[in-house]
Amino acid sequence: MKAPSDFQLQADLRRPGRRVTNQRWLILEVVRGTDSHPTAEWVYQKVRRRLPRISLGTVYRNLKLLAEEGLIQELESRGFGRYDGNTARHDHFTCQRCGRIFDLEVRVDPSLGRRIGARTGFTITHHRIEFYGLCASCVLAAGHAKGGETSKRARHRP
Amino acid sequence: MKAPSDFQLQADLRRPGRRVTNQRWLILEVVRGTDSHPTAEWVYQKVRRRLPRISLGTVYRNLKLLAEEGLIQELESRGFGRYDGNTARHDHFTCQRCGRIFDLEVRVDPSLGRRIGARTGFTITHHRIEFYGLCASCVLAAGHAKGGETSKRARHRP
DNA sequence: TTCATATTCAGGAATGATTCTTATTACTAT
DNA sequence: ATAGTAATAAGAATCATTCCTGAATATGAA
Ligand SMILES: [Mn+2]
Ligand SMILES: [Mn+2]
Ligand SMILES: [Zn+2]
Ligand SMILES: [Zn+2]
Repeated sequence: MKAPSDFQLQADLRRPGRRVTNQRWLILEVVRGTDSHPTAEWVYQKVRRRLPRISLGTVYRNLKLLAEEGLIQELESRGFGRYDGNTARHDHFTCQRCGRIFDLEVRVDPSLGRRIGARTGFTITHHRIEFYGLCASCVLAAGHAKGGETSKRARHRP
Repeated sequence: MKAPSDFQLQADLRRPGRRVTNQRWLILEVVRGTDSHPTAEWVYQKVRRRLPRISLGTVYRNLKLLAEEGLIQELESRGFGRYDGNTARHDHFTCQRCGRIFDLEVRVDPSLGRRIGARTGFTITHHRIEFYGLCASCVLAAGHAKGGETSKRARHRP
């Protein structure tokens, strides 16, 4: 499973009745160019630097379209949507203090879906594992701030 | 891990500066009385039959409060929140055709969090596994409707 | 190249779930 | 009974997202 080349992406994106506009291409590049699992708003701000006239609606429309094409993936998160340029199967860790989402390097047993499917009667196509807790830097920060609510860092929202 | 008695729930709910109103109690009973992982709106409609003057805002406020007390749990779902009266650790299967969420009877290795935590440097407090695919009845229905988009059943939204 | 057509765009209005505000009501403890 | 606190109903406000419009633009055939 290797990263698709730009050429490959062009091919996936260029299909009858579908254009590759700068807006669309740039949005794809921005999402692929970060591992921060950004929100639509974050992508919008990033893309705006190069295409100042782009509208937020265009960002939303294209993020959805790119996810349907399978070129990016949409994460299941509470409140607002987040996107992931890494389409390889991988799991996530969410820090409950700073809100950041990290990719897990270690791979959890990929046959889990098949095993559970066989045992339950459900036809399982895929599964998702999310871990929650504190990231390394938040463990430190939480240690310092013993006894005070004051130093709770503002939550990230990439 | 056994179901808490009503007495125990009363104790958890009754703490300094916190009352047990009929609204609150009834909302808890409704969520505990179903395994359908209902939305706030569904709970509202159910509670309304017994307390016709209750407001939707009250339902939202109490669902959140009950989740904070640990008497119910809030699920991570896209678009709108769902609640679960079963606070025991268990996993879920979501049918992508009818939208229903089922409890998994089989328990997936509960030491997963500890194992991954040790390997990644994250301090993991808990994790969540969600399976996706088709439930038994939707597999049947999808089989019948070969070649036609027409018979897609309307999505449940308890 | 020119033309016809379909796609995409920007901008802004609309939607829908959730939270917030406020005046009123219901408990609880004295 | 009284005072003080917590919770409520009703509805306004918020926020992310989707939808709608008319204009702009890419594409492919002639
Ligand atoms: Mn990722
Ligand atoms: Mn459940
Ligand atoms: Zn953190
Ligand atoms: Zn189903």
